[in-house]
Amino acid sequence: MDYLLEALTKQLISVFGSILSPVSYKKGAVVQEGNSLGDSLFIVQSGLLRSYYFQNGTDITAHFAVPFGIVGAVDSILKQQRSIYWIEALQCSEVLQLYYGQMEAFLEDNPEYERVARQVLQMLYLDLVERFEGLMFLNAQERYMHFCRRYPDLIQNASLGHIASYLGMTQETLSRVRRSK
Amino acid sequence: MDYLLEALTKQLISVFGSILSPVSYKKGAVVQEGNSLGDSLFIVQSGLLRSYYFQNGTDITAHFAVPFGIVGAVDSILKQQRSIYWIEALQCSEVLQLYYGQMEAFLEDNPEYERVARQVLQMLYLDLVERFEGLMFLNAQERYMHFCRRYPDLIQNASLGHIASYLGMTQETLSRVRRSK
DNA sequence: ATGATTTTTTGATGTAGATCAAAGGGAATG
DNA sequence: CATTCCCTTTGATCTACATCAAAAAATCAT
Repeated sequence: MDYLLEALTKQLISVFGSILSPVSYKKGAVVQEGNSLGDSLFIVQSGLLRSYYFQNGTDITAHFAVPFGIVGAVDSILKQQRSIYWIEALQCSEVLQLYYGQMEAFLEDNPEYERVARQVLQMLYLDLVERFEGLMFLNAQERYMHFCRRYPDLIQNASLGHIASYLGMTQETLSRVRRSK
Repeated sequence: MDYLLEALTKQLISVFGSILSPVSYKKGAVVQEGNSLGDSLFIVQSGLLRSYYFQNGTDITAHFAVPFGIVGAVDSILKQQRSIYWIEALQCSEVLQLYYGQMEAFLEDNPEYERVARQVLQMLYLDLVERFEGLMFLNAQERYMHFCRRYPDLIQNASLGHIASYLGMTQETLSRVRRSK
């Protein structure tokens, strides 16, 4: 499943190469402000990014993006609204920025590449199904173990609080889960 | 949001009209067996369908489909595996069957319609985001109230157990939620 | 109808994880 | 080196919901 992601991302890069701009962010940099029209997707080449939003004042991690991953204000792009998501670099990172407007225009001219865009969306969808089922059926410990298998590199680079909110539990709970195993 | 769904479905019907087959199911009929290669999507014209799967022997409703809705074994279609989903008619229903293979072939020849397919997927995605956030942030009562607003017709036609599993709670809990308000 | 399933309700009890509160530990700042 | 700030851990308590069990109500079949 994960090498599938890699293959898809490479395809994405080769297809949209002409409209991708490489950008670097320092650790801690804000890549995209929330409450704005998030008009870009970011394809991660190195480093680590995180998207997050605020729910009753608390910071909730929506997504982590490691190399070959993609992050963006999907809500804004799909719904044409201001985005609730913020995006930040947790580590010094290199990304390829893909302006959504440019992508749409490009696809208008080259509909044969719509398929790639659709596949990216499919991947996002399947990813979300997995997380949904995790929330439905797995307890805190199981979700964390699953996460560790899925994002082994992330354990050292993301903070406890970020991971906890991503997994839908408090940081106290995650701390206890970690100790117990 | 819901008239958007309606518009999109109508577009889907007009685009893929030539490869859609109308089918009727009686109440209780199995539309698609689980553990098979789910090769179709169903566009609901009247009635009510449900997709479900088994998690440790218990029947979990994955999705309800009302008129203008779409239901199918998405996992199988996207992953090319046998599907875990069963689909049944909860009421006497009329649907338009769309064979996925035919759709792919059609899109191969008419890539300008890929966009519609992508939009359907986007809708599924946004739907799932909403359910995910419901599970994350809302309690049983809030999820049920949300559900009632979203699917007002469904309350009388789907059983307590079906709705409860869809919402990620036990039927006992849903029963108590109902009484309390 | 009458009995037999199936579905829903109600009650009693148990538990995972939230919440509240405070104490340690590290890393950065002057 | 001391101080501040942030992150993580630990403990005590509380609560929403699951689980188990059984009664009540509704639906179905003979």
